Amino acid sequence: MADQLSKVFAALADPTRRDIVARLSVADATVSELAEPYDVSVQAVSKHLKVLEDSGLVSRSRDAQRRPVHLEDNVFDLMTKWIERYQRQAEDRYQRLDTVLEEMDNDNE
Amino acid sequence: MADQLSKVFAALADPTRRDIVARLSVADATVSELAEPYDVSVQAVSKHLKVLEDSGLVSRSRDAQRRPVHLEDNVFDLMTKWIERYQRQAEDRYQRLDTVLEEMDNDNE
DNA sequence: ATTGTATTCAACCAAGTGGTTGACAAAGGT
DNA sequence: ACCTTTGTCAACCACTTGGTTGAATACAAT
Repeated sequence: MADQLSKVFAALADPTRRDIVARLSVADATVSELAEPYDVSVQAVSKHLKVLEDSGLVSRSRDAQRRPVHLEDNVFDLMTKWIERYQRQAEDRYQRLDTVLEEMDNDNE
Repeated sequence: MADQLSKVFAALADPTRRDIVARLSVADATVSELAEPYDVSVQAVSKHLKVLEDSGLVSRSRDAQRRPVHLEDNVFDLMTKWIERYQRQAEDRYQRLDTVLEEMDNDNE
């Protein structure tokens, strides 16, 4: 059992699952609705949804036989938080570099 | 051959690889330096680095026998761009909901 | 009660993953 | 020249993954 961050990244590593997420960001949908555009069995899509649910990216409720799928957008924060750290550090490095270059410049005067 | 976005997400789905990225964000490092803290063979780490390189997250140069590994932080933009779309849409939905609720409120007066 | 619709479960398969060990290559240090 | 350091390549293994088909479940509708 991997940590959630690993699961989220793994879930989004599949183009079909990313597309499902994209479509769910517009509106909730049922399994068969989601499966319709793809050239794979409904069962395959059901598996994809299990992966997405396992990662926390989607949740499912019940409406008669249907299992509407809902995007849990808050999970994205987990990723952006992780990613931002390294983007920020990259910026910090550039800033440090700028400072160094400035100091070098001042020394030359 | 998967698209780059798939490769980047897949690469970051592994905790060891995320940790390598974290350490590279501080400074470049050689393969053996990177391998040192983990309880796996140098070959295993070499494989991890190949995955990271394949995704574009790192690049390698040469310094005698050493192959310094460098983080290509610009690749993060690819992910954030993808993620932001859905975070933004989520915000849009909330705004639409707010508008609807406001209108309902006005109707009740 | 029977039939239809929506979804999941189970067993299977080919391909991929993360690890191992052993051999090899490439460059430096002595 | 020889040994050491640094790293990769190759073959192997257990496990996972994304797909399949067929059977089972859970409701709705007639």
